[in-house]
Formats: sequence, structure tokens, C-alpha cells
Amino acid sequence: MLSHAHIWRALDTLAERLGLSASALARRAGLDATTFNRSKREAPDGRPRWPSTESIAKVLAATGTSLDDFMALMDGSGRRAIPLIGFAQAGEGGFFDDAGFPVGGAWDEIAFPNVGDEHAYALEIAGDSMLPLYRDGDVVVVSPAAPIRRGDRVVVKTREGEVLAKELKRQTARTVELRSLNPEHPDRMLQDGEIAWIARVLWASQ
Amino acid sequence: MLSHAHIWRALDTLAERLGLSASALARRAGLDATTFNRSKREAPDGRPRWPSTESIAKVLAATGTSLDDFMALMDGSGRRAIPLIGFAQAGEGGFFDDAGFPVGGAWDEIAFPNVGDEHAYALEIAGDSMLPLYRDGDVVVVSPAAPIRRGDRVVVKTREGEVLAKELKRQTARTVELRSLNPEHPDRMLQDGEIAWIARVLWASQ
DNA sequence: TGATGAATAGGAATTATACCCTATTCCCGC
DNA sequence: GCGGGAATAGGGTATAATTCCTATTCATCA
Repeated sequence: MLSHAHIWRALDTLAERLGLSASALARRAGLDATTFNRSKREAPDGRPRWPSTESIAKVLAATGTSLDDFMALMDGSGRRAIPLIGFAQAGEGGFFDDAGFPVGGAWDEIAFPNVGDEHAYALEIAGDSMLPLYRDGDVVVVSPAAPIRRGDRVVVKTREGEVLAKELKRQTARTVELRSLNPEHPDRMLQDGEIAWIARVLWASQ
Repeated sequence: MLSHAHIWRALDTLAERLGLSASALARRAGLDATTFNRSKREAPDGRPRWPSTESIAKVLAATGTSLDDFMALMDGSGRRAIPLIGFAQAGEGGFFDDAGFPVGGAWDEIAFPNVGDEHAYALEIAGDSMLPLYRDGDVVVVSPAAPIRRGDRVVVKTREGEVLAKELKRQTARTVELRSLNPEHPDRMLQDGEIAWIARVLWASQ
């Protein structure tokens, strides 16, 4: 919801709406004219660079823009449908990129507006292997960007294409220990190299 | 607008709603625990210091908070928040009307918009009696207006003032059978006259 | 009461962003 | 085509935010 791309798009859109260039907008806000240069939006090594909160505050003050207006420029609406697929399908190829972000057009959608991660997606549970926590038909909302700590419920995809929902038991430099949600299933230990990505479960439908 | 005080108040309020300290919120967002220290909010000479846009984005992503909700925390309007109380408090009088809708001003709030039911509310789980499904500190979002079917997780309030979270096992004209979430606890059967209201659990934080 | 862990204050080191400067491109009017 | 102004790319410097570290306070628990 608040991403590098969103912030810069909102600044560009605001400037355009006021009939200003990026440099003119910066100047009007009392900032250096090159602050919003496109060449300053990424570091030389490709890492994203963000405008500071204070710079944004100055722009809003200088242009008489409310925070609500600015937010509306980011992606139009606050409520958003997030992509949804079945848990079994997630193991097939073509639904995720290397970072575990959803890609491709084969996703269904579910209305769930309250997610801070624009790459969040939803998985529909199939089968009874994750009882008693998740039941057949439940929907879990997953954030690939959220940091993960011990005790979090997580979705793990292995390099072999297997998709697991587990609780993070222990994480070391080389290994990840996962506790099964269903106590009848054994716990699982994965080496770092075996894991394609791990994403945290934020919410679960009941 | 977007002021130094607003930003820090929003971060503090967000942390408070999630039951976190300033340092715990920073840690959850993958930042250094001292990033949001009060001692870091002003420079030694008194000039204001702002959290970076990137840090705010990380907080939103890590907590599943939308920008909408975050802004609501700034101006204090809370327009998209839903009411929240602790599970234990729900048994006391004064929080619900006869239909099971939340009433009164003693509710806290949590950012979780758009569940589709304007009377929806949230309960914070306390204790381990509902393990393994709900853990201490989890938040469940409850809809008193949602229709209830067999297998749904429900919150039931008895006329005696007891509040239970159970799974609906069977419902007949005169009785309601409830399965305990913790298998070590016995199931429960209630007569129609014993029940004040039943509400369905829609979502549970993970 | 003592031990433990979380939270916080405060200082030094690191890293990121804003500023300043220059070169180049683009647009527009002449 | 030419000149002037704005816009932008890119690099060095200054400044601000984050991280890292330590000391202290506070709450909790045995």
C-alpha cells in the first residue's frame, strides 16, 4: 500500500495535476530542484531511494494538498481486491516470481482491503492436512514482504515446488525448522538451499 | 496535514493498538529496536527528526495496516477502525446490546476496515484456553450480523454473562451444540433460552 | 529479594537522502 | 538555425536517519 513505486507515482501525478514538472514541484516546496529527479529514485546499484517523510510533508504544505488527496493519487482506492488461488495450485509453476510475489493473470480475486503489503495475496486451503488451524475452504492472507519471526505462521515454497503452511519454530543461518499445524504430522527441517521463499500469514478466515 | 507530531502519534497509536511497544513495533518491521525511541524524535538541538518514508512503509507492511488506516490514526478520526475489547471484558455488562451489537464508549479500536458488517467488532484473545487455534494476544474479527452455519467458529454469550468461543457443531430448533476449540475441554450444549446471542468469527490474526 | 528480559536514553558509526554544482538535453520563440 | 530557459543526469559534499553499542530503568517471575 505504501511502496516505492506508489510514492513516486503520487508525486509525479500531483505535479502533473498542478501543471508542474518534478523539479518545479520540488522548488515550490522549498527543496532543491533535483530532489525528485528520476535519476535520484534509485541508487547506482539499483536499490530504491525514497523521498523523506519531511520532503513529502513540505510538498503537501506548499501545494495545499491534504493527506487524503495525496493518498488517492497512489493507487486510486483504499479498498482493493487481492489475488487468490488455491493452495494446491500454488505449487504449480507460473503463479509466483522468484521473490514469492504473485505474478501472472490466472489469479482469482478476493476483497480484503486491509493489507499494508501491495504484494499480499490469498490462498484458499484445500483438504484437512492443516487441521485444526485451517480447514478446507478457509482463506489465509499472506504477505511475502512481512518480516518473519519465531512463532509466526508461514507459507513456505520449496525449490521442488512443494507449498507448506507451518509455524516457524526456529530459524538459523542455514536451516529453518517448521512446526506442523496438524500435530499428527511430523515437524520439518529445511536447509536454506531448499527454500524458494517464505511468506508470513497475516490473517485467516474463520 | 502531515506534521512531525502527526507522524509520531500515528506510529505510537498503531503500536498501542497492536499491543506493542515502540521498540517492538520497530523490531516487527525489521528495523532496529531503537529507531522509534522518543530520544530519536528530536535532534539534540531540538530540531524535529522524522522517520523515513521507507521505515513507515515497512511498518505498514509488517503490521498489515493500510495507508488509509494509518492516516486515520493521524487525525484521530478513526473512521475505518472497528471496536475492540479483551475477551474477558466481553463477559461484563455494558459492551453489547440485546442483539449482540457493540455499544458504549468503552471500546478500544483496531484498524480493520470493510468486513461488510458495520456492526463488526474485534476481540483480543487472552490466555491459552483456545489453543491451538487462538493464541494469547490474537485478535479475532467478529460479525454479529453474519449468518451462522454448522462448522463456523462462533462467539456465544449466555444469558448468565459467559462468553465462549467455540465451533458450531449442530443447531436445532431448541438447542445449540458447541465443540470446544481446545480438544482438552468438553463440548457444550446450550438450550435456546440460555443464549443471549451468537456471532460468527470472520477473521483471526496470525 | 534477586534474576531476567524488555524498553528506553544517549552516544558513535554507518548509511541514506538532500543539497550543490556542472554538463547535457529538450522545448520554445525568434 | 540560434539563443535562452527549464528540466534532467550524474557526481561530490553536507546533513539527517538508522544502526550499533552500552547503561539504565522498569516490570515480571521465581
